[in-house]
Amino acid sequence: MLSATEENYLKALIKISEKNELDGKVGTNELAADLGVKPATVNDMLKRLKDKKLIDYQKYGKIKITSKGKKSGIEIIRRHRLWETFLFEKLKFTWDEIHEVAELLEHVNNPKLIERLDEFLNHPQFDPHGDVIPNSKGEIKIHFKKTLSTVNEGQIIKMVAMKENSDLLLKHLFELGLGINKFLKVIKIQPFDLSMNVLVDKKVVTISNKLAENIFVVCKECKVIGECNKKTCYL
Amino acid sequence: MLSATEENYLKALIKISEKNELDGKVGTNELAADLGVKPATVNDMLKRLKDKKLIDYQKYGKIKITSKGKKSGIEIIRRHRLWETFLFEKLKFTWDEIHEVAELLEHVNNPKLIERLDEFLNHPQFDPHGDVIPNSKGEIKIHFKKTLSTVNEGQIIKMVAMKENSDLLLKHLFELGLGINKFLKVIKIQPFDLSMNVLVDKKVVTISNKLAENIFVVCKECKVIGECNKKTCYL
DNA sequence: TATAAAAGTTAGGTTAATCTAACAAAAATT
DNA sequence: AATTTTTGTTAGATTAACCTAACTTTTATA
Repeated sequence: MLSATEENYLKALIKISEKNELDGKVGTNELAADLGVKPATVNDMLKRLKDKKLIDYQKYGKIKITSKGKKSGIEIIRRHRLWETFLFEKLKFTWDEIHEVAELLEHVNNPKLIERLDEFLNHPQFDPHGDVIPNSKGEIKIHFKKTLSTVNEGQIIKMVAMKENSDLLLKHLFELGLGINKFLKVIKIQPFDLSMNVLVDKKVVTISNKLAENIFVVCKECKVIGECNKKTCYL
Repeated sequence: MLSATEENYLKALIKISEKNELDGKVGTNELAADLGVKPATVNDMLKRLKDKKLIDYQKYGKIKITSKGKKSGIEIIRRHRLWETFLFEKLKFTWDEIHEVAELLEHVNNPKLIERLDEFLNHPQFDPHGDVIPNSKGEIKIHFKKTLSTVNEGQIIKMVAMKENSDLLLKHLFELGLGINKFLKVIKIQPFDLSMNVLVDKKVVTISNKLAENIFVVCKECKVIGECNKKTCYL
């Protein structure tokens, strides 16, 4: 059993080690800065995490999360993203509000709760920020996503993710009526600047090429993304 | 801001002081037994709760919750019962599973979350066990409830609560297809034993007088229970 | 390469929440 | 009223999660 604090350390380790492209190893100060605590505090915790075999680590060395640690950490990320989806889709929270509340809910540890929530939300594959939700086995697939800018006129696709998560992008998408899991039809592409006229919820909006490059899409029939074998699929 | 532990102490105090009909005062050992900790632990906490003006208390005296403490405690009870309703109605948990999970969720402290959840559930007035859900102002109304056994033939009413919460009763109700917020029509009352034929969800079931005495009902038009002024209302 | 800067560690302290063991006060019973 | 039982308190420990201040190791740079 992990404490909420330990869970946060694992989450932070996964996040930082994904950024550190080189070897995925993390330093004490780096972790401390991310978690908003002092390096001395992190040092204490590292000993505990090592005892629990959640990290590989020795004095003055770098921190590397173990596969056991990663499994736990991904479970927390799964909870976080499912709660974000719930808050956004069911409770009508906005993009900028969901993270903070999900940070609290993610530490409620009850496996049945999470499986039922997943079912209730209809097994979403992406959270409202466009990040992949790991499945119940902890698998994160889907690295081969296509952007809207590569879609041809006349085609219908489903928006599944965004390249970045900036407030500016989110706000822009919201104003256009775009969002995760929405279906879009490309009506026309302007040859001059590659901007698109796109049908979404019975309304036609114009999307610049720059914006279209930030929107990930899949074919409209895709149910389990990454396992679609339709000839028409864009993946 | 209260810790989860402090919240549990307040909840326990409200629960026990409702039982202690005399004066609503509670003893150290009584509290300790209820919370599953040692009296010495409770004694420590009493000092903290007193400092925070959540209880009235002095050495060797009895513990009395203050109105400030009661307000906080009722808020926790509200959260607990709303989450139970969510788990039961939306996530299809069973009666005997919801309490344990709600014990965890109730400590997630975010006012907007609770208000949105309340809205999403359509402002329920009773949880799946038939206990009243305090409103957002912390008010608990409704003490004047009528049992099904007092309803006449031909009338349509809404089930709102149960007299007790035993597993046996809950299971029996479930098997008959009865439950909180269901509409019932009394088709016929047998003069011999006062058993009833009742229409629920297009099915007619037979309800013994003993069972009918355990089911609380209100008039079918009742929206805000306790404020209904219809002539036809049973309240 | 010597040294300054950055990164990491240790020692010792705090607070919340728990415990055990010993003690004190209040209540019940003989 | 005296004594036993129940109830409540205190003192002293423990653990997790944090801190500060002082120290050490590693890394970078002059």
